Amino acid sequence: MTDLPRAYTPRDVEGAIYERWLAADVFAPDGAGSTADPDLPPFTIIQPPPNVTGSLHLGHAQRTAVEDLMVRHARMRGHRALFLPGLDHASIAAQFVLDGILAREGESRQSLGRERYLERMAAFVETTRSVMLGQQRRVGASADWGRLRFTMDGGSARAVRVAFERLYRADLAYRTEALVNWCPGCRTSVSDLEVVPTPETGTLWSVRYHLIDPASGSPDPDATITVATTRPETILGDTAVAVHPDDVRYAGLVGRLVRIPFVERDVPVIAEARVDRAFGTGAVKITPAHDRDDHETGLRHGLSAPTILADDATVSGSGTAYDGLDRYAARKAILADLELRGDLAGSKDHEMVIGRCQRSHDVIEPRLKTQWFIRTTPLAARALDATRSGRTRILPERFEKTWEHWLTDIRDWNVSRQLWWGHRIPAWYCPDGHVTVTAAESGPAACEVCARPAAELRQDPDIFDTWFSSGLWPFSTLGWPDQTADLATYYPTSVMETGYDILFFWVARMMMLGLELTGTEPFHTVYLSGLIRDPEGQKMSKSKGNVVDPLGAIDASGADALRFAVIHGATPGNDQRFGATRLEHARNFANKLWNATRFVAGARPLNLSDDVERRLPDVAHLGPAERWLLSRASATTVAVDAAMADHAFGEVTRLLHEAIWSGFCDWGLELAKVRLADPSLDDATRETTWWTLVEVLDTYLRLLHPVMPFITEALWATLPHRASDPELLIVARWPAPGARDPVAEHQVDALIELIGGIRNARAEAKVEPARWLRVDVVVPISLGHTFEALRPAISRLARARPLERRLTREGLAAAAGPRDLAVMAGEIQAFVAMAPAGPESDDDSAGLERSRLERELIEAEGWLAAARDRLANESFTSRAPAAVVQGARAREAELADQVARLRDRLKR
RNA sequence: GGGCGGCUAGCUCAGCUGGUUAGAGCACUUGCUUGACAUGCAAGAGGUCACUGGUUCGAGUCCAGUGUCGCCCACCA
Repeated sequence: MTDLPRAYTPRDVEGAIYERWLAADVFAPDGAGSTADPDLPPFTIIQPPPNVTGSLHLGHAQRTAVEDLMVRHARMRGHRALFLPGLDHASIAAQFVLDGILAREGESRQSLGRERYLERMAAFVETTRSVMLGQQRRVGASADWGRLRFTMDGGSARAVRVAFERLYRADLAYRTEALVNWCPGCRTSVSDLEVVPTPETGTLWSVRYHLIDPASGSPDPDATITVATTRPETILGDTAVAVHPDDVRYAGLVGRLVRIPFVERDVPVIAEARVDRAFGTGAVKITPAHDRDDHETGLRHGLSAPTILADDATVSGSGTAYDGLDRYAARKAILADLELRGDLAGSKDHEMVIGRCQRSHDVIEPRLKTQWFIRTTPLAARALDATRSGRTRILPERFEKTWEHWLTDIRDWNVSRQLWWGHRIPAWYCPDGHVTVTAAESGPAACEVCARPAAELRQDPDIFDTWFSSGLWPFSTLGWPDQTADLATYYPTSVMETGYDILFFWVARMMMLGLELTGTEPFHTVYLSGLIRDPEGQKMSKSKGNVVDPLGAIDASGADALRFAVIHGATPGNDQRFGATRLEHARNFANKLWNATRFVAGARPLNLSDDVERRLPDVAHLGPAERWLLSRASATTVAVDAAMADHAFGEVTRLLHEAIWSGFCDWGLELAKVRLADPSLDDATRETTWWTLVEVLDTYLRLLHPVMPFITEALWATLPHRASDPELLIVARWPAPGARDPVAEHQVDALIELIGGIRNARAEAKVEPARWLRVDVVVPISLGHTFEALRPAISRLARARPLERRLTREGLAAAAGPRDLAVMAGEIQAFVAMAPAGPESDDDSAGLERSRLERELIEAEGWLAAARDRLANESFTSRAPAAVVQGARAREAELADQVARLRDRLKR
């Protein structure tokens, strides 16, 4: 046992403890300090790798806390618990951040070139990496740092190549020209998920296209068809005008040609059922290369699809004077020119939804590009099967509906990115256009179609979407594609904990790729955390400036407090607001626990040496308060186990907060103080009381350890240990619930109620708190023994002296003075003797008691009436379960008794 | 246009498969330097559980609908 400093200073506690864990090698399931039972199944959490783009925010801290909680719990239960940490290279996000840094230096991606840019990135990532790993340690992550992985390390690179080649060979990866979401700011395509639909007020312009006179072959100056568009610059790419086949207004025009201005191209008017006759003019310009619907229409009608925008979203290749202009400058110029020609028929404000880049917020341009895609439909079917069959469970369950919906109508996944920071696509093209895909690190030896030598092949310049390597994470981290021992032991993993906001981005992809590549679902349970919001309910974001740095919170209140705070408020899938008061509450709780332990350690009976080995409380000397404490601890253990099994971690903290603060500290310690100081008791009895406190506190420290690992570890070190205990709490055993003692629980609860009643009466009568008052009580025979055992404690806690017990109510009433205050506490009745005072305060105290008792009587009568009504209802007594009816009868009897006593008292 | 979620004390939230008097923290009121803790102790006040209907002996809890706030998905120029 070691002595505790008087004041709780988290910083001193936490740093030293983490070092001890590291030194003891307890984080790795196969570490030297592990106490795992090899016969139990392993428990695996692969950490969702945070982006290496900077530093951790509060959301990361929360998620790390939840993951670490599960891992520590499993570890204490004896499982080989693996918490595998990692970092994500975050391709586009990292490039976005680095590009910002470069811009401030007057450089850019283009000015550096690919090679120097990647060197620069490697240096940047090196700095953020150490910051982030340090933050994880501060939070207390009991991660196996020896197994740390990075999505850009060699193992991941190989996994990516092998995975892609396998998908390619299985015809699940293919290359084609298709319409993709192009971000001009990031200069890359992005997946559908990265396009944020943004409501905006735009303009809907009406433009007249001139029909071609079939006779002359020239545009007819008077015959026009008016189309509506929100993007006039796309006129340059138009290859048709579509109308609804049943639209009588245009029935005669289908099949005729119209002249597209500026490009002076003659294109057909086509009939297309998807056209909404009620929208705009009912005639739609068709731009197959720059609109998803139009592209499909183009394919159906065999239209050409000229691309008129370059990578930077300037107009290009239209063969007009607009080439080289930015898309919006071109729009302006085109509108002005249409106006000049007299073909701008009108314009009006238009509420619309524009796709913007999640990263750069640029307006996304749909463009035709040749890209790699993952065929998702067959993969999604397997993922759906995994959840439908229950092999993988999503928590909270309601997200399964969202999951179903998304995977059911899934579109193929565009996985190539025109970026540099990431895994290069292992595809090579020969001059004849043949494709060779290989997982070999050195690339192919020759074209797999025409056998041209490698020297003539050119590798695809593109890289993979960052989520492709993330999608392999649960198994690439364990050694896949090799059949490693880790893979065999720890895969499939136990729980995937992550935010619901990346259910599709990440969880779905891991599931699809995992099932395809490993043949098994990558995790049994998906636990979706809610998001942390600021006190106003706003999403935390750097741009809003409302992010809370977890290190600041840890410096101020400790990692234990931060962990308690974020777990306390957590319900799976529900967001939580995080503010300073939440953190303060948690810090206060830690402080309370610290002081309670300090008291217990300091209350050790003198005849026990300070290195005494742990003993169980001696059953022969247990008093009711000790039995009550032990029983409560058992009840708490059972409840905590149930909550843990439900993944209801917020409930775990609530249970422990209640048990420790209200149960153990407020009553357990207060009752024990009296016994520990009672000279009339023998040593064995006092020791038993102390050992009870140690036993119960030990249980609570174990139960709380997964939530607040540092302080519990530090406090546990000050308690006597069993010979079978390890050095450190982190690898000690999770408590098994002991026997309950319902009699002791009920009886001590009754006496606690009595103390509360007396205190209440004193407070209402405005008695000085320090004053001792004579109290007479009558307790039922069944409670007599317990009352006697706790009499000294009741006396002290209620400041009742002398505390006399009367045998009957009549005796009690006879002993009571005329001004004494009656207290009704369940089956116990008491009189608090008011000392004689001046005549004017006489009436006061009598009046106070009267009004208090009258209030109680009115309440009791109300409840009694309700109880009787219920029992009078024949359908209740016949239909409700017997236990409920019996409970109601007991309640009625109790209330009737209480009402009678109150009336009796009020008669005087 | 579909789907999901929140609506419980002044504020932030618990409330499991329906069962006696709906809880906690913060804030508030009144007292306390009580030999673990003022980061504390004691006592208190504060709620027609958004609304309407239904099921039931019994509804904060289940069902239907309404309102409101928020989120997700969705190819309408």
